[in-house]
Amino acid sequence: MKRASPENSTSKPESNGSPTITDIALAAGVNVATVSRALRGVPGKVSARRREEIERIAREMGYRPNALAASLRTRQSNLAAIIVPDLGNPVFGPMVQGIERSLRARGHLSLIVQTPSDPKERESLIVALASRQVSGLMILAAENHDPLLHAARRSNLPTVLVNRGSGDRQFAAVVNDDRESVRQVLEHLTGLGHRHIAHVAGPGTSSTGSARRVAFEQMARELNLTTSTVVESLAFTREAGRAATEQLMADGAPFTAIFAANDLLALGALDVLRARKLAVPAQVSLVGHNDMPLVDLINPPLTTVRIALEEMSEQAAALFIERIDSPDATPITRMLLPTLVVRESTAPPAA
DNA sequence: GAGGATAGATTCGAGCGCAC
DNA sequence: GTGCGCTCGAATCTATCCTC
Repeated sequence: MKRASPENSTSKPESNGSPTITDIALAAGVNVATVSRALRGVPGKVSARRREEIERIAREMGYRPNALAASLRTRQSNLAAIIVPDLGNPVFGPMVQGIERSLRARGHLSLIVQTPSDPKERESLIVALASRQVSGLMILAAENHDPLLHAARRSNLPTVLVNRGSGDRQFAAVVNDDRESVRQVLEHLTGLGHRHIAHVAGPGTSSTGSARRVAFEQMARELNLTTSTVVESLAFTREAGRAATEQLMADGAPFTAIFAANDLLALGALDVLRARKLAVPAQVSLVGHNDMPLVDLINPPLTTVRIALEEMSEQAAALFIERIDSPDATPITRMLLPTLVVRESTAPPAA
């Protein structure tokens, strides 16, 4: 059997200074395949003595495995792409942290990218991620009919939607039970005595925006809240919350409480109420959704619906691994129960 | 059982032949 | 000598097939 000779090690061109398994193979006088097996601990293929020798040489040479090169053969990068719609939105920080931590515990590193606003760029983003051999996609808060989803489907990459589903059940997803959110909010507000409740809805292009709106309208009917009103915002942002609340005021519908579809919309509503000298909660009660960081520190601290972020992150990571292991399995949606966090922005309506 | 040979994906740069 | 187009090797590690 032919052996590599250590004296040939000087003939190999220098790469970037880091030793490769070829360098170790030359130093140990064995084939690169033997080094690979020894360092990966493949059982029954390398003698214990040979393995120890190779490990010693690798240690002495300061060898670091090249994961990119390894992914060429295995077609597995163990790199998950987490696609976030808005890195500036405080609600996504803890979510990404949790997912990254859960994935790392399962042997995957994360690549975090922001969703481009241009639909064409969204498609090319997925193509670029696929060409970098990412092992799958975690898409946070995708929109209905989002080009990201079409591109993800075409890429055949294992994909998990987080916080919002696709509606058509073609993707695995972990979502909040929005109907339960609305039920808890309306139970709280009607319990305080409110009968005139306005809903600042999220954009209809998002599954959460439309789901919370539909649930609000249906439950308002069931509770006989005949004067309830809905105004739709254009985005889940503070600015959109301001605009929607101004619209609400302009419409002239009576209300003693506002339920905003997320906390940023609630902050926008609070801006408008303050500008119009309407006291919260003395004249208008205000409820948000998501319990994003710092809403407990605003004045007044915001009553809001807390989504089960930690569990959502953990379940999303687990689903992601399931999709990689069983790409042909039927995609499932896991729905998590929210909790209403009552703070100081809600009170009984003024007499 | 232990270990060698090789293909695989992709890009860059070196080397070569040719024309002008 | 310069520019262009083309070919080929090197770089990375591992799964698979093959040999001893």
